[in-house]
Amino acid sequence: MKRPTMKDVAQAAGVSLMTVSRVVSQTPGVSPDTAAKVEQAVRRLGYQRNDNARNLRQKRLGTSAIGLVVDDLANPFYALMARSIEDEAHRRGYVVLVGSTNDEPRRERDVIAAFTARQVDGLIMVPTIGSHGFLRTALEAGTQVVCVDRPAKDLDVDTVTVDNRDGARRAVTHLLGHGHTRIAYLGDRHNIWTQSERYAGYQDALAAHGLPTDPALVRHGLRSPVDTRLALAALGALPEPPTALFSSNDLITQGVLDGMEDDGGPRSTGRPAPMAVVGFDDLPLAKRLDPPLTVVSQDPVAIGSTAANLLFTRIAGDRSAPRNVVLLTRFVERRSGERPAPAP
Amino acid sequence: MKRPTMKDVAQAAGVSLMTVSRVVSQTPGVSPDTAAKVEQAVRRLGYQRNDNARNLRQKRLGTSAIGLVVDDLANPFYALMARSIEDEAHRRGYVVLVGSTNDEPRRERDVIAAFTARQVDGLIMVPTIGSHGFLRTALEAGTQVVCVDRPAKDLDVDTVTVDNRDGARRAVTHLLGHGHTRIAYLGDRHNIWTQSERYAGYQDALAAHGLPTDPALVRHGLRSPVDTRLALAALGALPEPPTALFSSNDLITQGVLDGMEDDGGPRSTGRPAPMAVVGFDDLPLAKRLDPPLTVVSQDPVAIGSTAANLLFTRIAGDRSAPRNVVLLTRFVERRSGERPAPAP
DNA sequence: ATGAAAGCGCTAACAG
DNA sequence: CTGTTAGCGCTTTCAT
Repeated sequence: MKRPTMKDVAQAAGVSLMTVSRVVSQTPGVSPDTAAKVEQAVRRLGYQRNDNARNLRQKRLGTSAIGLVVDDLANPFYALMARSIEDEAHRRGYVVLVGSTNDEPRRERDVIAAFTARQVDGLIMVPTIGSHGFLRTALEAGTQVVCVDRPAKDLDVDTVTVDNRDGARRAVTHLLGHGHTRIAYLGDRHNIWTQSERYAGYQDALAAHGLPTDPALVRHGLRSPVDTRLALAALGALPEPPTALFSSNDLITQGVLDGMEDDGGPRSTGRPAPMAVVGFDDLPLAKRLDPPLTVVSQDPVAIGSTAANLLFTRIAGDRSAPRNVVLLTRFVERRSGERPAPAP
Repeated sequence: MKRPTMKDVAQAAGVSLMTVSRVVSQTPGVSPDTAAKVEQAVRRLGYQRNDNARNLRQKRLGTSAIGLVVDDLANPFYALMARSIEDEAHRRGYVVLVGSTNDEPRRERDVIAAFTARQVDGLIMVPTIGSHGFLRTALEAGTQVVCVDRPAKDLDVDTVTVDNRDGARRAVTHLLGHGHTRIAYLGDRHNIWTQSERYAGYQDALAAHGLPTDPALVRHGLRSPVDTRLALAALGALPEPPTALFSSNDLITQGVLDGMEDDGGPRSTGRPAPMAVVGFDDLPLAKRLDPPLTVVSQDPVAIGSTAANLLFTRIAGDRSAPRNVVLLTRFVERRSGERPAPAP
């Protein structure tokens, strides 16, 4: 009923505990005969080594566990990233502990504390806006850390991000190229790094065309589809409504699409949407929409594997200066950005 | 540079190691004065308790870790489920180890072995088609197990599934109700439990309308969008092609939508799809398609939290007979299933 | 090739 | 209230 230990196996096989240890951990120096005896006892008792106890004693190899801390594991972007990290970890014989912060610094701290208390060898994290001073101890103790998706302001560690600003700039430039001059910006909280970067890209593009940023056309802090629909309605009620729109993440894009449907009244399905739109982040059925949705897309799998590789290099002993890897976005031109600006 | 231990803290605070243990683990029976001294030393050294060592000694409370083993963490369905399980775990102070099996029994075994070797208190798993005898040992040792999404044939444990058969039946009945008699079935490998259940539901519906199952209209084993497009093309080339189609999972539905676009030639965007279709699993933008996609939807969040609750009840000591929870699907009627059957 | 002893970091069970 | 002794399950080190 109880979990057998090496002692039990030793007794069953008529050898010393140490011999069992050698066999179970594949250490050379055991005669084939005794090894066979031990292996049989192992099978008979259904013995499995307790790796926690093992790691306690033998800290040379660490715990072969890493922690992954993301905003929200249910977000397809992070889910893809997580899978790719998990694959890399699995290949190397590591397990991964996973936790969502929900963008709450408090929860982030709890999750990370729970992970480091279990002696993870490394941490891949999507940092919240909070402070990360509490990580200094872990860092000094040798826990390797890599930030993904956004940098942690107060943490000098390897970081993997994409060029959000450039991506947004290209998106808005595309809209500009189709004659739009009143382009709305719909974004999540501005204090999220990716969002402020994308907003900067939006402004870059306007400025490059000699256009000012009209505060009436920019809406930050959209956290849900509902927020977005409200913002959209407000935009539509403006004396001079925008003719195009840049949406700063997938959730907002969803809200935009839903909101536009409302404008059409009953049976508006299939009617052209009233504005040109380009969104940050691709959506699974984007190309099947009417019109097909033009987006700036990131590659979460590449981001994840890059981060994992950095982390495992660190775990393997690399102590060089922190690296900052910036991946590029891909501009996927479909048709939703091509709707021409109406004549003035 | 090294990680401080209780011994270090004890020395720094001028007390015994045991006193530190009491303070750190909030055990009553320490004078406020000494507690303060200890706490200060803890802060000064940046001490954090090693929970692995702790769990080794104090096994009364287990390790407060559970394992989650899914097919593919990147699949939005499992990602949502994982998040919901993680939330339940977090609420209770548990961490979660996560692993994808990729539907390979070999990898499933590896992942589970790695988890049990680390003494997880419980396991929530989406079982592969493989055998699960290797779990017997863990079960006897007291590891609690809950199956999700599909049952493990050779494992008598709590299981949470949805009524796949009923869901499929309703979907196909809907198609039948619109006059279709040649309804195709597109599914993944038939030996996956959910798939055979859905196929059974498809047959149920046909039988209830006195219709035979035409083998030419059923395609199993579709593992990718490419497979699906091929199957779709073959179906279209039939002497008597189907007029409607039931797709047995979200991936296949994607392939179907893409495949239909091809049929239309260049610039077919927005053209009505040639067949009525209903799919199992909802898709994020399903309602924005033209026509909006009718689906059978499951609630991964509910599935996850149900499984988590079962697991934690077991971990808390419940030893009653294994439960089998079957959740219902929701039929989301939009328009893609309403395309009428053409006159003969 | 095998085993005995010590100890990883912590807590249970007793002392004082 | 505080400290001492043992020992969780395993590996290291050193004998034999």
